[in-house]
Amino acid sequence: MSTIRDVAKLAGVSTATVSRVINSPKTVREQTRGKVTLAMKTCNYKYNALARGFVTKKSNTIGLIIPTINNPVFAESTRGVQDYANHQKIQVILGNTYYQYDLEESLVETLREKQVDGLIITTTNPRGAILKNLLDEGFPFVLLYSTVKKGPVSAVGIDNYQGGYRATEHLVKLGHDRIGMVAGNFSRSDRSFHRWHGYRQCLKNHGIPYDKDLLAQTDYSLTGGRDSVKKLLSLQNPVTAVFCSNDYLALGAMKGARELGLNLPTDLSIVGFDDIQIASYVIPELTTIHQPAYEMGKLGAQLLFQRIGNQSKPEQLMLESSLIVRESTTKAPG
Amino acid sequence: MSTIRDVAKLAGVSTATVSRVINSPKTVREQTRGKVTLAMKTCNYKYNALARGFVTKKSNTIGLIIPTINNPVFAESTRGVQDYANHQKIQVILGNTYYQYDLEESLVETLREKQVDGLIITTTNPRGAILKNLLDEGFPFVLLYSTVKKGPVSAVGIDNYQGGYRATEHLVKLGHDRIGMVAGNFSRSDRSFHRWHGYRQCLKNHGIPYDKDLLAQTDYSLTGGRDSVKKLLSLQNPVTAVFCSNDYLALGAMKGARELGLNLPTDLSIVGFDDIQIASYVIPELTTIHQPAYEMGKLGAQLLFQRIGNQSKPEQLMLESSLIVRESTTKAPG
DNA sequence: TTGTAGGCGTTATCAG
DNA sequence: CTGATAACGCCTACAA
Repeated sequence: MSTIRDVAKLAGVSTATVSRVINSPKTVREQTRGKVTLAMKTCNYKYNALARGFVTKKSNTIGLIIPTINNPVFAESTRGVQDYANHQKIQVILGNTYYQYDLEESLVETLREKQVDGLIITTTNPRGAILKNLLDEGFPFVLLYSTVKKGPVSAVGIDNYQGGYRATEHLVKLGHDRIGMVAGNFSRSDRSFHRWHGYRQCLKNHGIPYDKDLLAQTDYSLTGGRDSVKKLLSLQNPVTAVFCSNDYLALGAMKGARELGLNLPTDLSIVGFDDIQIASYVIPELTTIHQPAYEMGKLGAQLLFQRIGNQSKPEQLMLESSLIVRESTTKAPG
Repeated sequence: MSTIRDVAKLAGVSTATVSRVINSPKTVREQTRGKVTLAMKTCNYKYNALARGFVTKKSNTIGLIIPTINNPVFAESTRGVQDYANHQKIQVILGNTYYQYDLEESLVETLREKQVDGLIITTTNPRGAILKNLLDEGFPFVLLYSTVKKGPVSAVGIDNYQGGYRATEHLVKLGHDRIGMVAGNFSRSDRSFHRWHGYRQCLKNHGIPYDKDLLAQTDYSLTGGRDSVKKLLSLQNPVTAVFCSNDYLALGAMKGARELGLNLPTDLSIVGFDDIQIASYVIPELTTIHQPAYEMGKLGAQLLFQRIGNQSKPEQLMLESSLIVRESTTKAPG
């Protein structure tokens, strides 16, 4: 593999000049540039970005840490950061935590060793030591799908409380009063927790007593959604509606309800969260809270680059979410 | 940021020794090791993997190039390679081609500049110059979702022809003879092309004349599937069944059919390809060709590492696919 | 506009 | 078992 030095020798110039035609071509005379370019061709020179990163202390690489790429909502935001990053000639290393704190921790460490210029994290715990360390050491990062609204960390997210509230309110207005919630484990996602708060407060505001048996916490999977809804449906006084803390769970819930022989939405109203693409492609089409995932990824990347570049102040971007009413919810029976 | 040198000074040893405790701890006396470990702690030493890669000429990073992370089947295989790679302390940089050859080309170049140790590619064109160059230069790579069955390149895939054949055969046996195909553009995926071949041959073997109007090529999207099926359904002599070259398209087709007021599966049988997770969560549950995506990713990574390590011969792994009959297909009407 | 030379953090080769 | 020291490929003052 030929280096800048081989090229320099072949072109009869110094390595500095070769470096210049690579990094700031206009600063070298056209004729010289021609010689160099030719020399690069003839010795099949391949630029070594690793070596560059080593000296400039910028790897032009960022790390993206998400729960799991299997959930389409994360695929979408991932695409957002990728598109934005690649556009600036930055590459992204992807890692899944599977909602596990220790995996998140080791990922952060490995990526930092790899000298990523910054990190975009959908964290399992906004108050954990991982983020605190990052902050203390002044390492650039931004939180995605964040619930934090202020403080010293950059973040982009939506108002999960509000989302949960709106989802529940929609159900209440439809006349439901046995409204369950299928939630991803609070200990592994505070988004889910905030959504539950919204759910609970909405119930309260409408004079519906909170029944803790109507909350099913589960892991973030299709099967989790399916099994949980079955639990809520086999109570002595079963639910007539459920709010699922994400669409993925909601899809599972649909299946669970069907397996119990229910008709959707007449026997059970379901509202999800995220508005993943297929939400409008299932039957019945899923009523859900829309979250601008692609945009979020893009903005997250943008925010990160700002922080990496100049020392812009940390800021929290709260994007708009909205209720999308489709077919999976209907009036309460009776 | 403290370096190996700071640690060495603090511990009163040479940099070589520090390097040793990092890379082969057992080769240094326990007492010395203790001193060094302590010193690392007190000066908050952070290992620089970039510098290491620079000298060892191994970045411990691989590139993974896929069409788009939005399609769940690619998310699944991506997870397969990630899991396998991370387990060996290798990171993966992800890039989307969006089925565009030129994007694939620039991705390959960028990733090589970044000194990835190898590449896993779901290519837009197995006969293009990109792969040829890689091959000529002896750069390690393996093809995923590959259609190539022999030759000098490592690859893992399934028999797409067979898959297409089986999907179609299932429909034929159900009594259908107006069987359409909604296919991803052949020019951007030869997998789709091979599946079409299977479809066509199956028709032929069963004495059903091939009608080119029943083939709709489209882009790989939900809307593409939806619009294409509408086209096939509004022919003077419309189809009673469609084979979609992937589940994503099939989901779109389901929606398209419904928008035309059809009942599924009675009015239209649909079979997909991939068996993405949600295929069994939609209504009607999708009949499809199962493809072991996670496994494929895992094996691809394994194959790549073998090639990077010792100079093992290139090999092609052909995995089993199978027809999964669910609810979206039924007997031909009449 | 171009060249010289030092250095980035780590590993590897040789001695000791 | 440990220490010196020369790379690795590139960038960047500083000089010319």
